[in-house]
Amino acid sequence: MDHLKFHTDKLRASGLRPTKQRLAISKILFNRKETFHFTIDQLKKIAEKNIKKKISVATLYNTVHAFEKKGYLKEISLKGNKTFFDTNTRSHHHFYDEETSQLTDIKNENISISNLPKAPNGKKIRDIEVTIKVASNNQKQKNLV
Amino acid sequence: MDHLKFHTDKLRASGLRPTKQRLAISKILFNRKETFHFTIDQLKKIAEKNIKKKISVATLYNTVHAFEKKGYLKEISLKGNKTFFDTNTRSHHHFYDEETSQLTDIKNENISISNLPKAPNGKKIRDIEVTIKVASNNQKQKNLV
DNA sequence: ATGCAGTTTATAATGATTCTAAACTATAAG
DNA sequence: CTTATAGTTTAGAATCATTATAAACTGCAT
Repeated sequence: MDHLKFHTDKLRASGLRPTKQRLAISKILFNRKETFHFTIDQLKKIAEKNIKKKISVATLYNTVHAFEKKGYLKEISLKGNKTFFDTNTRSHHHFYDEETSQLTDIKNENISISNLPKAPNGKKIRDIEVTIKVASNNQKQKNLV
Repeated sequence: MDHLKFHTDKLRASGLRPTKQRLAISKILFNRKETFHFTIDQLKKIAEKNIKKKISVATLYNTVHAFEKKGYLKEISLKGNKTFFDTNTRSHHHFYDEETSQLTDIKNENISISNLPKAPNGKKIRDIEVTIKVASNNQKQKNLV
């Protein structure tokens, strides 16, 4: 039973009981080498296929938000109505294909940002998020000055 | 009647009849030197105060989407459930204060981005959007590498 | 085995946005 | 200036994502 102990321990260490649902979700999200980007309904489909049972949306929201609060997931800023989550919780950037809603990670060290203006009033910079929108080659490109 | 002709002409030139509602919205959005960032309900409050009458949300959505389609507005990528619009339709960046939902424009030329990785597969870069999250000085900062 | 706090669940509630089809209005033509 | 009509606005219903509720269920300590 693949790495069950890892997920059980991780949950327990976070003060979350290792229930069937949380274990299934934990495996889906964290048994990966690659970053995983998802919406709640995508996760729901995968989870229900894995455990071969219905899983309530409330449970998915509860669990995802619990993981987010524990720092295992973060929310991505995108336009549109659905919330996207990311298993990569480090500060990093994305390619975003609006045609397919496909996200690809870009490590912070693979983009250089310089000449930042200073933050407004008494505010401090907490994070920088770069989203590079991509599309098929036949699309118009914006003027990037 | 301030610049009425300007707004009337702009609407007609876009194939939109200059109705009372559209003129009110057009004035609110485009009679400004500074960029304006807003949500539908913020715009609704301002518009209703200006014309001293109720205005239907359907009309606001219709009009804002028509303006967006004509290239007079663009949608901003942010997390959260509400859609933000921006009267600055050029490619540019933002400071974003998550505490107050306050957005501040940053011109493209005021941020230097270099060393971009190349876009995935057969895709081409269409736009780059940098969001710099700011907060009060007492908040924790993420590791920006 | 038992009890109970923590979980899950179906369902209702909420909030943003979109749809609908009836009433209204800008405007072109007479 | 009237009239006809296509384009608009509107209230309210419908939809979609998300959150709240409170009853049933389940890990786990005893």
